[in-house]
Amino acid sequence: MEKTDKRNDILNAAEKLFSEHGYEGTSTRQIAKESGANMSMINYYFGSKEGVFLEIMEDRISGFKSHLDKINEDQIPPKEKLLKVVDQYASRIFANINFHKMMHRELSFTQRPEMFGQIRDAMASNRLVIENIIEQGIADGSFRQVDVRMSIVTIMGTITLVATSPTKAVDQIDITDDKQKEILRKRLVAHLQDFIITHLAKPHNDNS
Amino acid sequence: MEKTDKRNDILNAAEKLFSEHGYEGTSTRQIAKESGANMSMINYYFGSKEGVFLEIMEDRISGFKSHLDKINEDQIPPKEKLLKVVDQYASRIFANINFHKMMHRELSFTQRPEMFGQIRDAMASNRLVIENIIEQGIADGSFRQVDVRMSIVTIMGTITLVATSPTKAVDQIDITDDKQKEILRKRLVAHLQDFIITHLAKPHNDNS
DNA sequence: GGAAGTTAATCAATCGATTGATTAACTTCG
DNA sequence: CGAAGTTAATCAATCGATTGATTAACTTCC
Repeated sequence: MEKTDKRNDILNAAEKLFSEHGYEGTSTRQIAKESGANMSMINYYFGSKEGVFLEIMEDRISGFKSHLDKINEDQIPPKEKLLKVVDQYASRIFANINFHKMMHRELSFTQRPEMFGQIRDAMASNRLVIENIIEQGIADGSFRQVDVRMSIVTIMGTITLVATSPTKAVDQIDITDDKQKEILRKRLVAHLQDFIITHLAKPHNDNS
Repeated sequence: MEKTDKRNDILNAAEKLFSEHGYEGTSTRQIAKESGANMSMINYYFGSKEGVFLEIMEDRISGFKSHLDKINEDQIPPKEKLLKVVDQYASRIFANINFHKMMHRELSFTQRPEMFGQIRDAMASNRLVIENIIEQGIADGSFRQVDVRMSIVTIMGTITLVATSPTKAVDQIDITDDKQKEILRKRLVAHLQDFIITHLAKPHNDNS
């Protein structure tokens, strides 16, 4: 143990710095200093600063996708499945808030040709998973005929705004404190489940 | 007319570039070239690059706040008032998508001491306007006892995600096309109003 | 087994380019 | 004249990237 894996040190330091100061706002010298590696190591392992960024993105996104796909395999009714997906989705993001902040920020740039193509595709496929669940619920009559895409935006937008908001944005909660973060996560999930039940789910119709 | 107001040219060019490439990703030379002004003009009028950024922020935010306050003066029931606020809020943001993108991106940085203090205060006061409306609705029994803060996050998060998403994020809509943008705006407002009615408003109870 | 050869990992030093900012000289105009 | 506006030239600092050299660990082959 105590094996200093410089490659991983660089990735971890870069993710932290990127999320705090942005991609452009972080210099390779900062990454080198924070990770304890020499500047050359960055180009040695990743080719360039952009290479570091893309490596972080690919690692996280592939892990995220396989996670979401596994949840989707369950054979349960759409409403229960959606409740479960939202819970897992929020938990996953809360466990990687720094990455999520960084991703959304850099993704909001209009220009940046090939840097984000694959990442957008990955997000689109994540969205598709949720979309299929909702459409299945509409088809079998358990969901109202809502605007599917907009409802997804609402779920994702709520999670994202809570996760990316600067410290203490929602009430006086300090998101850097693990205990308070967990309380906030539960509150967020409870709210989203309330949203799913009130906005998406049809009221029960008991006369058969 | 044709009076070349270099000061304003700089502000407009900077807002465009900041929203496209970020604050750190935009150089003063780019701003100078885009605005047709000499580099020194930036420091002459605004003191520094940061001065340009803060000037843009202050201009937009003060205008936004007075706008929201005026809507809030109306003496109408909470539900109608909230529907109106959401409509105006979304319209305002859609009319200034570039600024809104830029603001949210730069605001997501943890560090950056005094640069955003006043901006956070302004946003908090905007949030308070909506908060009061919802709490009034809960008090008079027209709204369910929802998680107020979270419901606000949902409204703002939905608008923000639609507005800041890269082109063609929602369906195949190209947000740079004014006609499609207006269609998207109406769809967003309709969805949010559906959210308010299903999630916030209590079903009518006709037995008196 | 052990010298010779090979590879990945690491380093300090430095590259040319670009950054935000400043200077000093020039022009415009009331 | 003199204040306000404008310009090209220049500043020190920092940027991302590359260089050649060095170290440590592993292979090869007699």
